[in-house]
Amino acid sequence: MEHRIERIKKQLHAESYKLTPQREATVRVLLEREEDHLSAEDIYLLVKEKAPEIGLATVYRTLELLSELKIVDKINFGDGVSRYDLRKEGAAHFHHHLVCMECGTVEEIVEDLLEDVEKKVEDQWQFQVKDHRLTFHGICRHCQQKNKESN
Amino acid sequence: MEHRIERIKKQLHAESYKLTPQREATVRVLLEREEDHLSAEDIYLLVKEKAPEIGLATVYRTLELLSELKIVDKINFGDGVSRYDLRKEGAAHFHHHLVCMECGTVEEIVEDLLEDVEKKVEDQWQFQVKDHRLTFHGICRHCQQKNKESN
DNA sequence: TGTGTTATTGATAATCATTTACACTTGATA
DNA sequence: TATCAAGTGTAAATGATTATCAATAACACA
Repeated sequence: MEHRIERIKKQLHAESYKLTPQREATVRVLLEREEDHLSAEDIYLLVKEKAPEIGLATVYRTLELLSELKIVDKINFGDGVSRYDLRKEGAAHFHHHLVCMECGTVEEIVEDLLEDVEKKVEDQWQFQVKDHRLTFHGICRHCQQKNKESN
Repeated sequence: MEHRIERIKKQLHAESYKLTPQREATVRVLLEREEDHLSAEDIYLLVKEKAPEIGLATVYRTLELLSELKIVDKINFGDGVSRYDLRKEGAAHFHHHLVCMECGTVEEIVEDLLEDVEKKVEDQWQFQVKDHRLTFHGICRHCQQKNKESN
């Protein structure tokens, strides 16, 4: 945890930004709740527990900054809210998501499913891929089971 | 064009909705500007040219309805606006998008790149895939060329 | 032709996530 | 210490979308 924060601090400095206490508090929440797809509001409330004087706008500004620096991923599941995830270190890509259309849970796939596909896109469309977002919508294991039982 | 509208009309009837003049005007705009990723506002303005009395709320309602019936795809490129595309007939899936990070243009891929990947997801995660969204972010052919020339 | 019922509409206001404006702090540097 | 830019919190503004509601249209039936 502390190491990760130290590295983020350096990364910010490299771009001539500072890791202010407010920014650090936000990063700590993201670190504690990694992979939780928190909205800005969620993060704001969690940050407030530790540092009640912090403002929502600052959280938004921090998330925007971290997003630009590719430290967090800003993701969008189609409900009108952006969600933020700390990017796994060294991860060049978004992970993929399985969104259940019945219960709404979101599962992660960290494995890169798209190596071949990316290669194809680069070759066939001469499009230089920097990043991608892949979301599957469907029925999760759990809901499939439930449906089977209720029939 | 007329055939397509006729089929949409039937599809609406099957779900006990009517193809009102307002809805038809909206569908016609979508047909004329297929694959243009229009926002609700864009569509509203285009509909207004033909039928000035139509209201923005009605356009939203129509798009919502068409979206539920899977006649249009509601897509989201991460700017705070939903965009709407008439789904290609018989297309079971969203098409894929190449979003250029420099000039912002969006290119389509209609070919299904994910058959294998979907199969893997179904097997490995027992997740029953109904739909997916895949967006690549990177540099388009055109901007790659421009960058090369300016160096 | 009327009449009741229901869905649909347009205008408008409300909502809600996100941004912006602005006056105030802070922290580094001269 | 004085200065200056960067960063902050509060509050107001913005902009997309949704909800509300009275008016209208469509239709089924007397």
